[in-house]
Amino acid sequence: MRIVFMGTPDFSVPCLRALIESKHEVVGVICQPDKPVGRKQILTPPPVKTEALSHDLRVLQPATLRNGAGRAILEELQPDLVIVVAYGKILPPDFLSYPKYGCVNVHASLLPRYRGASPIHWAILNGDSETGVTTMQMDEGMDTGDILLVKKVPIGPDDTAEELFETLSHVGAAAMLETIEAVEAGALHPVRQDNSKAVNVGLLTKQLGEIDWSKPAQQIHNQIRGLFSWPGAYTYWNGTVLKIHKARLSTQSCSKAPGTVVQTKGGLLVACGDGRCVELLEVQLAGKKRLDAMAFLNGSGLAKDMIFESPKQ
RNA sequence: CGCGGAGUAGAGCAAUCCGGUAGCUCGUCGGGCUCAUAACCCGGAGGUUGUAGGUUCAAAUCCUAUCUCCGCAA
Repeated sequence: MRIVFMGTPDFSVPCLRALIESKHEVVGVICQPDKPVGRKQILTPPPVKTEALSHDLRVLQPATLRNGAGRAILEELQPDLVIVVAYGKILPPDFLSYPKYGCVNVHASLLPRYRGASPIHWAILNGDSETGVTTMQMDEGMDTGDILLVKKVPIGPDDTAEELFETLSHVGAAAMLETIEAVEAGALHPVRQDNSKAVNVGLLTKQLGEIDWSKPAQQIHNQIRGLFSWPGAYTYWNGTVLKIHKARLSTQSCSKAPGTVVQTKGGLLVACGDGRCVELLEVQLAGKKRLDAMAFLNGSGLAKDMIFESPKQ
């Protein structure tokens, strides 16, 4: 089959790779334009572009697909099918309807739960024990298309968004290949999404990382691992920001005020709102390097009974 | 030229303003103690202070250049 691949970030790369290695012909790759990135604001190509170019594929980076611009590209490339994996923009109707088999999207959640921008993170933030990948026949809505195939993945109690991201990107590639096979064989059984169970999630913001220690320990732990490694959870100490990269739930309980450092030897424990504790494993002070908790304690001056500030107090 | 912080023993920090033999916590090695510990006691090793120049009797410290790392913003 002649396939056009659309995607932009790291998540899309395993799918593109799988497509390249398959028997199908990748006739074009569409991704977002290069963007300035990092401290120096260097114009950087998205990961998908880099991967595509290393295989001598044709790469297109249109600023918009609207007003017939997207359709014109398809008319030139003549794909039978378009695969979309975290492309980053809404596809207009005249684009969706052009390919013989339409457009198929690979989405990193169990739809209709977590339609939108950051499904992986939200699954952890909400403390779900299961997520997965859904492929769907795209329609005009945001992740509202009919479901083609679902692959479930369990979420471990300490899994981080980063780890889950990696896992799902590969599960996504497998789901994609299976879906294409089914498209070819005409063996699809599209299932309509139950809109009453839909959950929409938006882009992540830094603000989400601010820890409110009066919340239950489990919830704080979910926040820390769900936002790792970006944008990351943080608290305030000594007038500056302390990022918390990794933590785990402690079995210890205590009655100290939320945010209090209750133990510094043999583990850095902080009291939470429900009387349970979170053990900080990896932290980073503003302007400093990322450190494991023990190294941080050696030189920081952080001591027992000091308090991490919660917002709005 | 977006704003800012930092490079000192294996790790994290102090000493830098006001130049004068580099100190602390941890780890490590040796010994001791304990039913026991990420526990305690005693002792030791480990540094051309990121790099290159300059000023000075003397530079981690002052001046100039350069490399690297990081927080914010985007």
